[in-house]
Formats: sequence, structure tokens, C-alpha cells
Amino acid sequence: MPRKILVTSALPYANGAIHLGHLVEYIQTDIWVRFQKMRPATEVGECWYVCADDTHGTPIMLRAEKEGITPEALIERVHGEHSRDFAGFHIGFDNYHTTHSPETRACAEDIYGRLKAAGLIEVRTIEQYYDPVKQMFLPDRFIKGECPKCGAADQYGDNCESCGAAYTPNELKNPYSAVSGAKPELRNSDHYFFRLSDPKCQAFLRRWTREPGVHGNTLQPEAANKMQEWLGEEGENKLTDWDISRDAPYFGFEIPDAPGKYFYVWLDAPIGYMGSFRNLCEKRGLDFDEWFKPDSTTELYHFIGKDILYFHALFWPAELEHAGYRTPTRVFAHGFLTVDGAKMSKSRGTFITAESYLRQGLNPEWLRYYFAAKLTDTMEDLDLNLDDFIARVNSDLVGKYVNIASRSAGFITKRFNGQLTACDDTLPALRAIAERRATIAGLYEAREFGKAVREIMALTDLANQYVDSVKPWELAKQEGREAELHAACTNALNLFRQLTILLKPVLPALADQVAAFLNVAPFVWADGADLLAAGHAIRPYAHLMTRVDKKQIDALVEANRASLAPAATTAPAPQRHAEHQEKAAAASAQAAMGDAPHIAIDDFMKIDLRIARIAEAAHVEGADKLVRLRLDLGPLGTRQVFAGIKAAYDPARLVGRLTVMVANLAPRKMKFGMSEGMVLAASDPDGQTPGIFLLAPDAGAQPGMRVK
RNA sequence: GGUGAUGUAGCUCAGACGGUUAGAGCGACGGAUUCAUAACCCGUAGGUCGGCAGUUCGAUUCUGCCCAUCACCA
Repeated sequence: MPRKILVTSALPYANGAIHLGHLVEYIQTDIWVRFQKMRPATEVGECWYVCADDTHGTPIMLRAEKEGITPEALIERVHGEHSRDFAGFHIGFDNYHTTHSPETRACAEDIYGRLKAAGLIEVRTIEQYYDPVKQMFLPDRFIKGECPKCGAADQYGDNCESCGAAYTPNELKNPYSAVSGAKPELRNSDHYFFRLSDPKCQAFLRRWTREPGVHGNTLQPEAANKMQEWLGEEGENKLTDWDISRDAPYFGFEIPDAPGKYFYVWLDAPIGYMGSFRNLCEKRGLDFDEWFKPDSTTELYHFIGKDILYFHALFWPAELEHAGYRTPTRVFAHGFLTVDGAKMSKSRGTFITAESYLRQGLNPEWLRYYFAAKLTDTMEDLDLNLDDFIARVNSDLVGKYVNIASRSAGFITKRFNGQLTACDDTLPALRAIAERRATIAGLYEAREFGKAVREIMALTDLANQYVDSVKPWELAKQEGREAELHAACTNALNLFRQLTILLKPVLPALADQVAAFLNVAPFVWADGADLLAAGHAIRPYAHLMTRVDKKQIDALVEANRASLAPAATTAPAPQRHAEHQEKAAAASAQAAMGDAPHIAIDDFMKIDLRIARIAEAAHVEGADKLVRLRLDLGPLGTRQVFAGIKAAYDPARLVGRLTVMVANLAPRKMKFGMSEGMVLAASDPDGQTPGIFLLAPDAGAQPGMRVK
């Protein structure tokens, strides 16, 4: 029976631009889907690729408000932007829908209803902070205050970034709303929970996460390990119930039997896959139930980033299972993108948007090829090294692959009227390709694109070696060797055609150009079994791909560096999914509020800042971030201080340095000993610019001097 | 803080159920060539396989600890 395959990529949040980090996933998925679609119909009967914009939640609501438009208008605009960007990179969705759709609403209500009928929905009253000015309940991320453990100011409602303590928002001291700045009030509210802690959910997940499956394990080994951590040991019941409702005002779907309550954005995001597919079914006359009934023989694959494994490997399969639907066949998690070895950074210009890449005139297939060359089936991060990118694309794609056509087509056109002769099917290079085709297909299927590309490039080298061995340019100068020249160039073009078929999942547009140049129909995988017939006429060769110019990359980086300067408010958030967006939106809401209120000089004078000489510095065994310092304050004696600067400073290099410390901070007992003060260091609160920078006085300052 | 993953030539990455000389591509260097938007072909140099300790006849490959990077959870 031919396989029937449904594939999804994670839904991008409708609150920001598509960037290169997103594209890793869409390109990975698209390559896999295009490979499946090239397979013979006897093997893969149908393959559908659906996605949608993730449109709900507080961040969308607040963003729209700030822009002075309705959420609907915002998400419609962003849908247009996202669709344009994806099309630009040849992401071939069969349907790109939105979660704010009748189909997704119907699916969400249906799943909710079935879970409720199964006894897995529970209503509980929870106490939550309410913003009296904004008249809304505040998500944890939108509440800030002082850490109950260490007293650090401006910490989020869930954990302290200063000391790492975890707590609930109710424990924060002097809380304030990150939206309005108002002092929030605790109010009761009924919330709806999905009872993930129910024994049947636990049992199901324990089984599902380890399922071998007909088509392979549901999860990659590393991901399965991760799940073990969340599930805990047998009988440990570590899972807790999941709060799936939010109070009005909220942009989303109102829960059917609960006025004023809305489905939490993360509930309807995965359901958006279903909604998008249901919409496709209506357009194409497909049978939705065949794909989603519990015993469906169709295959369902989700490509996701490793950050959202939690939602796709716990909540989502549990929801589907207990609502009486099929569960995902497999979930494929990939790693994150770094640029030149570091997180994408706006200040360095490596936070590159899809739009800017295309607008600078860079070829999208360069990036598709580069990502393909580095993609594996694991969750490892992937590095876009810009110099490597230039070298790899220029060398592999232009220098090796395209060059084969470029160096042989001219002779065919000029000397043989565009007509080919018979291809030598005993050619070793051709044989090698025939031999490796099945292996390469297996690598595509297994999402080992890097290995597939390496195989294909080795074959490409063989093709160039062949051309070099027959030396068409010499044959061309000799009388009576026309037949040899004709055969050599015909062979080379056949090799080129074969390689193009192998590369088509990665380079779909280029492959279509090649098909047009060779005057044949668009390629499918099975075309690799044939050769071009003698007498077949090709079209004149036009260069297929230009080289990357370093200047283009420099311009791209420059464009992205400049674009964020004007307003932090419109810059896209670094993370893409709702959960993270809340934090990002809260941060920008905070920034928009303006500076903290002034303090009096007396307040400042309370802080006893002193020049200190670092007398000793040592690693703290077992601590991730701390360095133990012994500070010499001259006449004031010495102090032991633990400083969270390990990431940026090697203790050996600190000894002897002068810095500034808070000398009258209350001593604090830490796991590793007493900390009797605090050294001053600068860092970017948003974490966009990495690094910690210790303060240092100008020459002449002496230990113990007061700083004011 | 806990957990999972990663750390191999200048760069990007393979690989090794532990076993004589650790691989590829790019880059560098040398040669050859000129059909091809200087591409291609042949060759050379480059690594104490993150650090320390242990298991072993033998470890880069196994174990432990440490360091660094990434992610998630709390």
C-alpha cells in the first residue's frame, strides 16, 4: 500500500518576522516533503504539508493595541508577511492557514468536549494577580517585583534571574504590572485544567514516548531521554495538570460552556495543525477522518524545535489519545541556529530576517543548500558560519555542480546543433550514481541531509574528474574527433541531469531551471533510472547560479544591524513561540513604560561603594556561574564575595585587578559560604548582547576608597 | 540548581562494538590546465580527537570528575 503522509512544521507566532532561525525548520521540513513528493506513486501515494500562523494570546492582543489596530488586522497583515517570506524560500506548503479560523475553533471545541467527556477537564479556583488599571489578569511573565529570596529588583513572576530561585508570582515582593506599572491585586478566578496527572495519561505517555513504531521510534533517542526526565520513574507521577484557560480580555477562542474564559494559546496551537489540514480537506475533497481516526494507517509527522518538545511530546499526544484521535507517528526535533558560533544577535547584525535576505538579492537556494549540508536527524544546534557559507556555496554549488553543465553545454549547442548523442551507460561515474541512489534516498528519508549532500558532492567530483579525463577542449581542436567530443559532452550532461535529480529536494527551483534547459519535464526520483535519448535536443545554456560575493553578506549583516536601531518596540522577538513571546512582550512593555521613578541623593548615599582589589579568585566547585573572590578593601579589611561572573572571567586573570564593590550589602549565606558584598558588573538585561563586564576605576584609585 | 546534548585539523563536519599510519570538504601551499562567470584536475602541509584521573596489555573511542557551549525544567 502506498504511504499517505501528513507533515507539519511548528506554527510561527503572528507577532514577528520570519528569520533565519525559523528557516532551519521550514527548509528541513520542505526538503523532506519534496523528497516524498518525488517518490513513485506506488511508494508514496500522498504527501501533504500544512502549517499556519499561531495567532492567539496576550502578546498579540497587546501588540495590536499598541499599533492601534484590531488583533484580526494584525494577524492578517503578519499572515501576508509570513506567506511571502516562505514562498521566497520555496517552502512548498499545501496549505498555510491560521489558528484564528473556523476549522481550528471547531477542532479545539471538539477536543475540549471530548476531553471533558472523558473526565480529564477539571475546574479549579486559582488566585492570580489582576491589573486594576488595565483590567486584566496578568500572566506570570507580566508581573515583576523583588525576588522573595534574594531581593533582586525587577524579576519576573516565575523565577529570579539573579539568584535562580523559583517561586509563584504571589510570593514576589512589591509586585507591579509590566503592562501598566500598577500594583496588581490578588483575585480569584476559575481556571480549566487538563488532567495530565491522571494515571491513564501517565500510562499512555510512558508507552507512547518509547513506542518503536512501524516507521521508527516516535521520538529521537535524546528526546526520549528528555521525556523520561519529565515523566519520572514508574509510579513517580511527576506530571502536573495543565492550565488551559485564560480570562478575558484575551485574544483567542472562548470556551464553549464557560463565558469569559478562553483557550490558552498553547492549547489551540497544535490543534492548528488539524485546523489547517481540515481546511485543506475542504479545498481538496480529502477525507479528514481517514487521517485522524484512531486506527488511521496514514502517517503524521511533526517537525519542531527542541524547545517545544514539551508541548508536542506530552500535551499534544495525550490530548489526541484521550479525545479519540490518532497520535503522531513521529516527532522530529531539531536544534537551534547559531550564527558564527553565537546566538543570533541584533547588535551584531546576525539576527537576519528572511525578508532582508531576499531583499538583499541573496539566492534562497544558497541557504537551502547550506542548511541541508549541515542538517542531521539529531537535536544538535546548527551553526551558520558566514565565511563557510560563502566558501561552501561557491565551491560546491557553483564550482563543482553547476560547472559540469557550464563546461559541456556550449559544445553541444555550437558544434552539434543542441542535439545529444547516445550516453555511455557503462561510464564509471554514472555507475557510481546508480549505485548510490538508493543510499541517498535512504538518507533523505532518515533526515540525514548532511550525509546525503556529502554523498552527492562526492559523485559530483567524479563527474568533474570524468570531464577532466576526456578533455573535451582538446577534442574540440582536433579534426575527426567530433564523435568523441559529442559523446563526452553528452555523458557530462547526463551526469549533470542525474545529480540534479538527487539535489532536487534541496534545490527545487534550480532543478526546474535545469529541466527547462535540458528540455524535459520536471524531475521525479524515478527519472534517475533513465538517460537522455540520442537525438534529444537541449536548449541553449544560460548560467544557472552565480557565486556569493562577500560584499553581499557584509551588506546583509549591516542591513540587519541597522534595522533594529530605530525602535525596540517593532523589532521582532528572538523567540518565536507564544510561551517565549510573553516574556519578550513583557520586556518590551516594561521598556515602553519608561524609566523607574527617581530616587533621592540620600537613597543613593545609603549604598557604600568601595574600591576593592581582587586578592584571590577561584572557581567554586559545583557552581555554574560563581567565582569566589577575596577582596582587599585596604583599611577596611577583606571580604569574601561570590560573583556570578564565571562565564566571562577566568579567575586567574582577575587577581590583582581593582574593581568596585557594594560594601554594606547584608551578608548572605550561600550554598558555598558567606557572601559579604557584591562586585559591580555591566550586562545587557535583555541578553541580546552577551557578556559580563566588570567595572574598573581609573589608575590611582586605592583599595578602600569610597565611590560616589 | 537539576536534566539532556555537544566539545575531533585554520573553518564546517564525518568516524571509531577500545587495537598497526584519526578522515572529508573548504581554506593554505605547490604543480598541471584553460572547455567553463579563475571554475576544474593532481599533489603537499596541518590534529598529544576540551582537561585530569580510572578501567585495560592497549583509550581519542568505556567510566568518573572538572572546564566550556547549547537547550529544557524548576
